Amino acid sequence: MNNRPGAPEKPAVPETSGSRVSWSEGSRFPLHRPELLPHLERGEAVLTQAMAPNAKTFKPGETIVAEGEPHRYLYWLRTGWVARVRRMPDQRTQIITVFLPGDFFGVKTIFLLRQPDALEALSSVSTELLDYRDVLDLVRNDPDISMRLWWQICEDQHRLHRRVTGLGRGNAEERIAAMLLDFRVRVDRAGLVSKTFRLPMTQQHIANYLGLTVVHVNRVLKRLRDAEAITFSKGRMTIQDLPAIQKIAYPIQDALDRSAAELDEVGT
Amino acid sequence: MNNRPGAPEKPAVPETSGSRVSWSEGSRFPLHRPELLPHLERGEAVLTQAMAPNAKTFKPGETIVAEGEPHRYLYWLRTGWVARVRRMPDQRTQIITVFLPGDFFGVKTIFLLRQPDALEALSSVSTELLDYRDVLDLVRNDPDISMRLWWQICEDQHRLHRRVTGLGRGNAEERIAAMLLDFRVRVDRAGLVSKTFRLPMTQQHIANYLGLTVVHVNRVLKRLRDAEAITFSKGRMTIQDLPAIQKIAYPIQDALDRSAAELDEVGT
DNA sequence: CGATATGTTGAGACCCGTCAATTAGGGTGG
DNA sequence: CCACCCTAATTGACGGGTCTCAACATATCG
Repeated sequence: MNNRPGAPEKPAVPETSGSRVSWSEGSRFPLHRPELLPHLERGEAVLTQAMAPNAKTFKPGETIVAEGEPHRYLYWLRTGWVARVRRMPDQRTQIITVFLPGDFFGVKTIFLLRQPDALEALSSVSTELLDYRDVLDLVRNDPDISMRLWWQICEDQHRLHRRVTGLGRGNAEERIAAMLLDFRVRVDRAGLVSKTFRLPMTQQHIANYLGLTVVHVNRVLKRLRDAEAITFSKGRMTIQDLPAIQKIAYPIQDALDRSAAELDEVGT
Repeated sequence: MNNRPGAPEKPAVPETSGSRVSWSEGSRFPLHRPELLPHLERGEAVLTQAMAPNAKTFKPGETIVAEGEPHRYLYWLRTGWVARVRRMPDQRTQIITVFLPGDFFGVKTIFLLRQPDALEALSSVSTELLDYRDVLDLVRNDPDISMRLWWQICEDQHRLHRRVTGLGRGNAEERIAAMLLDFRVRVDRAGLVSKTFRLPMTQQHIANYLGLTVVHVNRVLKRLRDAEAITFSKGRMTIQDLPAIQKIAYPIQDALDRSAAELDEVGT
């Protein structure tokens, strides 16, 4: 798995996964410097083309990279959800972040020999991967690829800033509402956002993600359901009363979240 | 402020700030892929040389970049502490992260027109800065510079992972102990870590950093002081009983934190 | 049709927040 | 050097949000 494609000439943008839209559409990355979009788009095209030969899939619950294990691959998530999980010596568990299709993960692999948290599949997952040394070669020869990965970490970082704010200052209801709105927008980056989306997390996962207990998550979800703000079953979540959820999440959201909320909405 | 130094030839590594040590020493960046260190070191040298002409200082409490304000500079922190602060509409405040001398901040500026949080000086601060377009030029022409900034975001991200874990799963005592150990190591990257260090944060700052209230921070600090684990006054913090603090913080630390704790220790 | 994981609900305890008052510290002008 | 001011630190009483423990219900799966 050490194919070194060199730095291909600017290719015609190849077909990416199913419903992905061009970055240039603007809907995918609001508030970013527009002059960089073509570079990012091309970087992604070249990089994913280099990754394409190396696919790997995982079953729900499966560990992709174990905690503390030396690893050397950059992953591109094609389908499914992936969690970055940190377990404390006394069994407390924190889901630090969740990756959705289209994300690159394991970018830090380039610098770090190993990391203190695991990467686990929340659902059936399909990925493409590339040895970090190949990534380094690509990055050194093609600034656009460097830029695309760089942008990925910046995006992750921005999300972490929101998480720190939510965990530090939000109550349970606010954290849950903000999480729902975040996933709602992210599950479909094509611009059309549905009231209903697949949420492949148990309430235990949600608790570990939000820094709460299962019991309390369940109570708050029940409260929201009794208020007819949401419904859910079998891994599907429906936001029935979007304004209500937005009102709850409002205080711990930032300008980007709120502008994302204005995306078109389509029926179930 | 749009000087474009181009991509200088590999310079002899210029003198960096006072007590900084070479990255190659190993003490500064444990657990990183060693083969990258020379590149990072050279990237930093070239980048900071390009920034040197543009210095700017700030007084304690002063806003460096206001929330939502379009900004265009990459900053290098020479002396002092800087906080990234997010204020919610109802006055709740979260300090997302703290930058210490040697850090670059505002790296995301390259991609984002504006950001939802402010950058504020916690103490007297001196910085050097560079227009993001100049940074882009440098990055495109010199992979080492790209790598150095990339590494900075990765380091920030790693820190944010710890913050999410601490805020999500740590109690007040654990958060405070982990914070003290983190700052203790970071204030002096030269490898020799003192029991006493300057901590230019009020208890209100600490509360905003840890997602607590001033009152509760004060109570926990008092408890630690009564237990003769720490002492503090006038912006100086002394860890009297390091093993006790380490024991408290242990559950929410990761392997990197714990290995950092093994650094040499010198007297006050 | 059991077996196991996941979801649901109640009772009580505890950590931390809120409100409010007081003390200490650092700076300034007289 | 003292009076004054303003911020930061400190302490108490009380309430509430979340956790713990425990039981039960429901869903999922071979």
